[in-house]
Amino acid sequence: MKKQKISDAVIHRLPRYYRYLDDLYNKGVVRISSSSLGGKMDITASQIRQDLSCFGEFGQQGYGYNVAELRAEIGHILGIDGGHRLIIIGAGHLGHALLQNFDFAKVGFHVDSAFDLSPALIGTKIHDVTIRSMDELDAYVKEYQPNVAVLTVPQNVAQSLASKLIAMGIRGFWNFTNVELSTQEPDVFFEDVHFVDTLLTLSYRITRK
Amino acid sequence: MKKQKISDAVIHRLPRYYRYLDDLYNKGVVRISSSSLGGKMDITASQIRQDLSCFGEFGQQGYGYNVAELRAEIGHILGIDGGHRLIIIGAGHLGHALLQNFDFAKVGFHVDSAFDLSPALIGTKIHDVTIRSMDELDAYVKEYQPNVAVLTVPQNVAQSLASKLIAMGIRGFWNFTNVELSTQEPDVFFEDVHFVDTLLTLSYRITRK
DNA sequence: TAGATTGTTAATCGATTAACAATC
DNA sequence: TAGATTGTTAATCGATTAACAATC
Repeated sequence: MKKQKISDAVIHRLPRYYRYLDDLYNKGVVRISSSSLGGKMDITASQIRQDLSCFGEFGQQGYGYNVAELRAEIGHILGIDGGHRLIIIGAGHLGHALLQNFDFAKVGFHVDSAFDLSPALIGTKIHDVTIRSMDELDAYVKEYQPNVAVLTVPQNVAQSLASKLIAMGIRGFWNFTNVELSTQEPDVFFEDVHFVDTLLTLSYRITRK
Repeated sequence: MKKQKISDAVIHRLPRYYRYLDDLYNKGVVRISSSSLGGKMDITASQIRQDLSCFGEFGQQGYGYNVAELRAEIGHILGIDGGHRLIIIGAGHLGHALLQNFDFAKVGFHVDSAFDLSPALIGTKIHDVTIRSMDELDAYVKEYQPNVAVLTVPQNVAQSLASKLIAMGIRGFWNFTNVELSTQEPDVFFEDVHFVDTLLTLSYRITRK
């Protein structure tokens, strides 16, 4: 039975399900039961079945789940086939690292272009992505209408840049600036990556034994 | 009343409390009540008071909390004054980005050294941190005994490297490799940074409006 | 068919919120 | 003192786990 309101707890487990299923898929595993998947992921079989039941019925009694199928279903739920197009703003080391190591295509994102201020970078290509001047940003976004922006820019320009991009139609931000962004606009989403939070969690754990 | 078992939900909110308090502190704010902090953070005052009560009594009736004091207390809880010493393994773009942009000192970590295979990098310094050859890793760790390692290395070497480092006494891993690491050793902690999870969460949100 | 495993309902557990006496 | 706000207990809400009929 599909649920209308999906809790954050469930949403945050979906990418992890996807990673595990993708891994099984790549290993050629054909079927898996909730209990054996739960064993691998260190969660209960009940939780997996409950989570999945929010979105539909993907298994078969006595058999379990077809790995390829469930992987595709969860991918679909996550919007991997949504044809997202993104731009990367800031091609410093972090932007560079993402362009070079992160497999955007694998999770359904096409990297349209990257932008930077540095003359040394403008015009170069990283992994087939051209780095353009920030001066071209407005015209580019207006013409090509990407829907997601990755922000790896200095803190002091983050909010004004975001506001401008929202006005031009960007709907999602993968935000590495450590500034909490905001907008009046509905249906705009910010996903903040706070490196410091995970390091502090680690610090907490090693500190109290 | 101090609690013995702190839930993950509470632990994961602590770094965010710290960020907000640090921000207030830097702005010169002297005192704050749970309700006004809750307003800023978009959580209830009750939750803040409940969370803090796990660790002690830091406020004063009729006044609220002294910002500098509470910031210091939470920093202490998080182990910011634990004198952690870390090494960065892999000085590619991501390692480089961390060395260049991430303020380790601010959260109580001293970066002892970085290691890489690339001859072009070995011997150079980034932000006062010397990049050494991977050949020196063993001897270095044995001699200087850092307690945390940042892993920004290729997936295929991640687990064996981790096992080796654990055997030499490393107790915490800030793991950017997207490989889930494991060990038999108790009191070793892994904090995995899965970039893809946050991007997929963003994808989910922009996909269903 | 018999065994396995699902989807779902019910029970439990834990986390969040509300309320309030204590007190600065 | 009066008002504000804490720390904590109790109430509520939601998430996780257990149980089981349905069925492949």
